[in-house]
Amino acid sequence: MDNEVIFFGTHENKVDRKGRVSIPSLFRQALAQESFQGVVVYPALHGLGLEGCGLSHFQWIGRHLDKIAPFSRQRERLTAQIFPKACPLQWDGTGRVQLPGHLLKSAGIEDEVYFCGFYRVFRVLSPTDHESFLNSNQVDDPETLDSLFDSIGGDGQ
Amino acid sequence: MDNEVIFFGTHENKVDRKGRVSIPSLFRQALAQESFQGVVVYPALHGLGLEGCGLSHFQWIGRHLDKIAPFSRQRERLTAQIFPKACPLQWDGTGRVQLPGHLLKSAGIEDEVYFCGFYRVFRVLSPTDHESFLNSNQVDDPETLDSLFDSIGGDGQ
DNA sequence: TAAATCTCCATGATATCCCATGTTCTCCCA
DNA sequence: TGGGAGAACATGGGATATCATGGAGATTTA
Repeated sequence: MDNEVIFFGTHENKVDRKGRVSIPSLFRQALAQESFQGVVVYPALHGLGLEGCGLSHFQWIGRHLDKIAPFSRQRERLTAQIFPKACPLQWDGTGRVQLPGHLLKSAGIEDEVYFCGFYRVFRVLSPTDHESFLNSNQVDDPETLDSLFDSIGGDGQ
Repeated sequence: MDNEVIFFGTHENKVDRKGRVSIPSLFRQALAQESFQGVVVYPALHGLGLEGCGLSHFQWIGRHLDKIAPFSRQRERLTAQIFPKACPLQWDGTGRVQLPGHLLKSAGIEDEVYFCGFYRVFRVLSPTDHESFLNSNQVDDPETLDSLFDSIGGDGQ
């Protein structure tokens, strides 16, 4: 699939006094073919900061919820984790969105953010969270790394 | 398969003041039929320097990630190893890309690099890393070499 | 009416494009 | 087999476009 949405790289951007922040150009390019020209942002499910993605991937997350029994407690709790705090944010002519105050606050973001590409989603992190993120995911031990990759397995391509 | 992407050989190129470097012509030829006319580069998962490949091979890596439960910690760690530091780099009319500063730095590359074909991927190494790379993979002992090749097995071809 | 939001424009930094140059490699013919 | 013409390639520098960002003014909302 050529037009697959993948988020690459780490991008450091500023949040101005009005709460505006540029979505990295590379991320906007990845989402260029989406019908909704914007991102959906919500508190990261586990881990630090915020998470974001295109609308279609957010809908894909929703379809995972659809697999859970409709009136179960589990479904309610999962739904409550994501949807009440999620915001669809359409970018303006210069590629900026305005992050809502409650998201800025919950992620401890002030005037600087890191956008981290994370395959089908991206993370939005304050400088301090970004640093702990790097540390917590750093795998220095070759054996641990191997076992991580072994868990994927090969299929001969 | 004729249009299989395989990277051959070792190519020594210069990095100019702007961080630009020519992708070896042979590598570009290998990727000629890809829809994305460029490479994806990221720190080598184990070993020295950087690793690169075409977009479709990178997507193939992604599809392995897709097999892991979507919100699991394991998937998060694997994703964190690759994507925040990966860059899709489209080459220009003369076949050059601009290597981002953080990749140059993490690989200790200054003004000279070695591109090493490595089957479906390639390595990008500083001169010193290239030398240790050669040494560390050198197998002088015939028995070790034999057992390496024995591990491949045959398919009757 | 005040506050918040949105649109538009200006600016500096950065990355990209375009053309020029020297070198190497390939091809062709003697 | 050797030499010369031409093409392909790697590389340098200047011009141009893009991007992130700040601020002014218009519009909307409470």
